[in-house]
Amino acid sequence: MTAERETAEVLARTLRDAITRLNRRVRQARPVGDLTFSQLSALTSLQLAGALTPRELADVERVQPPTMTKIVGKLEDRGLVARTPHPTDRRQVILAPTEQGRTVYAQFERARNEWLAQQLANLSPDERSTLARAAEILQQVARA
Amino acid sequence: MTAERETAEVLARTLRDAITRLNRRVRQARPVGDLTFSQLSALTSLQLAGALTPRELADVERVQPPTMTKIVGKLEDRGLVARTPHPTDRRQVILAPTEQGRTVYAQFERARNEWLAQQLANLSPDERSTLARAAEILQQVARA
DNA sequence: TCACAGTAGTTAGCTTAGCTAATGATCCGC
DNA sequence: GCGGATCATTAGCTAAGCTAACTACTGTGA
Repeated sequence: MTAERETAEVLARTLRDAITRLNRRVRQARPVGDLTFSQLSALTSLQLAGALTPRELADVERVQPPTMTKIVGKLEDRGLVARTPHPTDRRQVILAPTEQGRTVYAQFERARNEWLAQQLANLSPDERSTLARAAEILQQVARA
Repeated sequence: MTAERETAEVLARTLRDAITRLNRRVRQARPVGDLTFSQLSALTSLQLAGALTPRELADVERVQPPTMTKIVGKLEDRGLVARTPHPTDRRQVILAPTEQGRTVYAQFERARNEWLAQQLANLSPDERSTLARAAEILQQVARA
């Protein structure tokens, strides 16, 4: 095993552990409202993309299609997402946030970030810039 | 709002997004074996700490006690964790990995990290050291 | 043109994870 | 030694995730 590979393995362990715990922490800070983490995440992806088919959304969220069916169903029940027929392919469906969806998203997003933002504000500028660079690298890795 | 606070909010959003996606990605790479992410995480905490009470383990894992009862129950069913009475307080229980638990942990841990380690090995040394520093900061934040 | 293979979405049925509320057992302070 | 805290568990719920199987539709090729 190369030294590089070994370093990568140690780092993988550390990083995974940190991410697991932080993820739980952020999840826990869920506001009293009723949108769950997965629902908010899906709504966010829709918001950012404008509109997606269920399959595309499932791919973006790295989830199997049936899972996304459920999540979207919940969002639809709440009137946050609307489905319209695909213009040419009648098998497909177009999902997009409703006006209400956009509003609710903004509110939750703010509440959602509050705890984490507070923690980050307490860090040094140097630490924050390290995290900013790390976030980009992680995005890239997750996309691979 | 201070500039610092604003920076923190943007960073929070980015970071949270990256972490969510990476977490799903790693979860997805779960080996065919039968230990789930939460189970492995709990086993890991026990391994690192040596022994903990259910309450302590729940705190470490940032989970409510009943949730930990279930997870520990599964690990116990598989003979990976054993419970012994607390020496002085009969309400409490001491949880520790069994010999088999330690073995299984090591195997899974290796398989678990494989995908992530591979990704990290492909990064530049500079990127890796950024992630290493970030991991420490995140650990600290998650602990807050 | 039409049979058939492939694709999109959903449904069904399962396990795991997480929560709160309530219980039972124990501890400890007064 | 009584009464309030604390530890663990049970019960009962919802959400998230999976695979397998189904329906509806598309598109291709004989």
